[in-house]
Amino acid sequence: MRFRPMAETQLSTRDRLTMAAARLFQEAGYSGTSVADVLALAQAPKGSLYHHFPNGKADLASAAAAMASQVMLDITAAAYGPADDFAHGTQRLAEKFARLFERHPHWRACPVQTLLLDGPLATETAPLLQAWIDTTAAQATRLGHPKPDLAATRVWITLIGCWTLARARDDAQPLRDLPDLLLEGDNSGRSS
Amino acid sequence: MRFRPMAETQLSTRDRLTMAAARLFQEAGYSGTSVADVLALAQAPKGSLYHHFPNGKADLASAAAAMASQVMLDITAAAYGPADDFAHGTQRLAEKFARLFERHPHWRACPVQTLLLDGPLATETAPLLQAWIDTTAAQATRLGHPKPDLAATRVWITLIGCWTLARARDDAQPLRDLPDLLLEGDNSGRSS
DNA sequence: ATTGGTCTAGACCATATGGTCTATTGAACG
DNA sequence: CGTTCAATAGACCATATGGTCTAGACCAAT
Repeated sequence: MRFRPMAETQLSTRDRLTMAAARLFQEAGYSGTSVADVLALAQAPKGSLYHHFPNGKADLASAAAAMASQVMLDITAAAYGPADDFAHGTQRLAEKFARLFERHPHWRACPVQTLLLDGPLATETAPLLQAWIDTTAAQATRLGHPKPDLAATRVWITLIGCWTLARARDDAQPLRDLPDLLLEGDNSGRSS
Repeated sequence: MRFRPMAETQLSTRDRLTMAAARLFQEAGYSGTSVADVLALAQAPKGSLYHHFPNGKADLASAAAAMASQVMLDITAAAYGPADDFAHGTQRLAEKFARLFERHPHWRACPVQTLLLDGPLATETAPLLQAWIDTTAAQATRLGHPKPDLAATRVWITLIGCWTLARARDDAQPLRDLPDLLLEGDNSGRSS
C-alpha cells in the first residue's frame, strides 16, 4: 500500500503517528497495516516510532484505539446535544456516520472493529464500546427516555450492524435507514 | 500462530484446505492468517495448495467464503424450518449462534466479516450477505410475516451487531438477547 | 560553552511470508 | 507393462515485515 502523506505537519510526531495509525488500522485492520505504512503516512522515521511507542505496533494500536474512541464520544455528544428527543439525536448520529462514510475512506468501518477482530486488543475494546453506550444512555436519560440503557444498547448494536452492511454494499444507505429500523415497532411476526 | 491439525483426514485435500482456510480466516482475518497456517491445519503440502488454487491465498479466501456462506444458509434453514412463527425462528437462530460462539473459537465472529474488512473480497461479500437476508425473508413470507424483507434485514443487521458486541465482551449473552432486542416495540423516546 | 536529555534519522538484521519450480507418486487406461 | 496426467511433496526464492542499534540534531539549564 502507498498513501499520501499527511498534510498536518504542525502536529507533534507522536500525534501524527497516532493519527496515521488510527486511520490505517480503521481502513485495513491491524494485520493489514504495516508499520512502514504508518511511518510513510505520518512522515516520521522509524526511530521516532520506537521512541514514543517502545512496544511498537501494539502500542500504536492502543493509542490509535484510544484516540478513535474519543472521537466517537465527541461525535455522540455532538449528535445528541442539540436534539429535541432521543430519537432525534439517534437520527442525527446516523446521519453523521453516513456522511463520514461517504466522505472519508477510513470511516467505512467502525474504528475499533478491525482491532477487535484481528489485533492484540481483543480484551481492551469492550470498555471503549461500553463507554459509547454509557454516554448514549446518559443522553437518553437527559432526554427523558424511559429505558435509557436498553435504548442505548439498541442504538449501538444496530449501528454496528448497519455499518457492516453499508460497507459490504459500498453504500451509506443502511446507516441512513437506522432510525427507521429502530422506530419500527412490532415486526416480530409473532402470530398472537 | 500454531494450530492443531484437523482430525478429518478422509476429506479431499482440496476440502481440507478450504475448511482450514475458512476457520482461520474467520478467526484471525485475511491478513492475520498466513498460508503456512492453512497448510499446517490442513496437513497439506504447498504444491497441493497452488495446484487446487492457482491464485493462492485470494482463491482460498473465495472458496472459504463460499463454504462459510453455505453453512450460514444451512443454519438459517435449520433455525426457521421447524419454527411456529418468524419470531420463534429468530430465537432459534440466535440460540444456534450463541452455542457456536461458546463451543468453537472460530465462531466468535461472522464468517465473512473479517474477509469483508481486510481481505481481497470486499466487493464479493455483499451478495453472500444478501443471500442470507433473502433466504430469511423467504422464511418470513412462509411464516406469514407482514413485512418479510424488512424483518429479514432487521434480523441480520441486529445479529451482526450482537455478534460484534458478544465478541468484544467475550460473552454470548448479547446473541441470546437478540430476540428481546427485536421484540421491544417503541423505545425511540419520541416525545409524541 | 558544556552538559544531559529528548527526539530524530535511517542503516541494518532476523524472520515471516506468498509464491515458484522441479521431482515424484499413484492410479486409470491402453 | 508402459504411458499419461492429476495430485503430492517440499526445497527454494525474492520480498515484506517488525524490530534493534548507533549516530546525530535540537534545546534547555548551568
